[in-house]
Amino acid sequence: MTIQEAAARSGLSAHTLRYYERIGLIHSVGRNSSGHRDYAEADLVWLDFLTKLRTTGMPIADMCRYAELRRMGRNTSGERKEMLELHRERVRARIAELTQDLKVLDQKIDSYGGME
Amino acid sequence: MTIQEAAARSGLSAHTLRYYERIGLIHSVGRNSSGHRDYAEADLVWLDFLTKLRTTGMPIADMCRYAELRRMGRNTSGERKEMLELHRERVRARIAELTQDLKVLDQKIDSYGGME
DNA sequence: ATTTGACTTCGAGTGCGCTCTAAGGGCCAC
DNA sequence: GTGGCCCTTAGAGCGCACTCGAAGTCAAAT
Repeated sequence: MTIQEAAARSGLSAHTLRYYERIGLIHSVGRNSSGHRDYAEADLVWLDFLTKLRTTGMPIADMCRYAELRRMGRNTSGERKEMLELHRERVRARIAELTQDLKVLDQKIDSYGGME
Repeated sequence: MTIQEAAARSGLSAHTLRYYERIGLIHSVGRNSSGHRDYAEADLVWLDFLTKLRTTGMPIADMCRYAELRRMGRNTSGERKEMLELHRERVRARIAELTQDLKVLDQKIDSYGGME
């Protein structure tokens, strides 16, 4: 799969895909005979997961650490799980915060009274 | 109230308070006899609301627009309400997205199996 | 054969939201 | 009156996560 196809399917730009590879988030994407990137299905699955981490607010540096552990193999799964558990707590806290703020927003909107 | 007190009470830094004033987010903070800022209770209430908008992800530019409308008086309340309603939808969407992503995270963590 | 266009690397540039610095002023304690 | 500290303004600098540009390669289309 070309970088453009991978971009379309992952929702990231080709620029971002190259950037992610450069910083070590994506490891060893295949190259075809002319040196162009050739993405596999497994790369797409990994990209989807990375995207979930990003949209939930994990910093790139942490994602790099996670990617590094993943490359190091099976015996790092404990640490990886810990990272995800910690991140999950942050996401839960963020949802809680947003939910609280939403209430304030509702009140503020109500205070503007009924006007169409 | 001095800028340091206002910073402590609002949770923003003195630097950020000056910055917010410079870009028009906070209008006409009082000055004492030596030219130092002298915050009023009303400023704190406004800062708290601004902070809610920020933590819920409203861009600074939009906050400036809201602040501008507020300065323009009562007849802009319709537009202000619209802005908040639009923002509320974005916050709701964000909560929904995070909630979905949280499920994926839960599954991923489960897939690591029981390891303490 | 040459033009077109997408690809490559890698360093530089961008936008956002602060955050800090420089240069100077005012007030209080000693 | 002088040292220390906090304040002022205006502008520069920073960290993050991209995003773009330059220079060059390669393959298919005309």
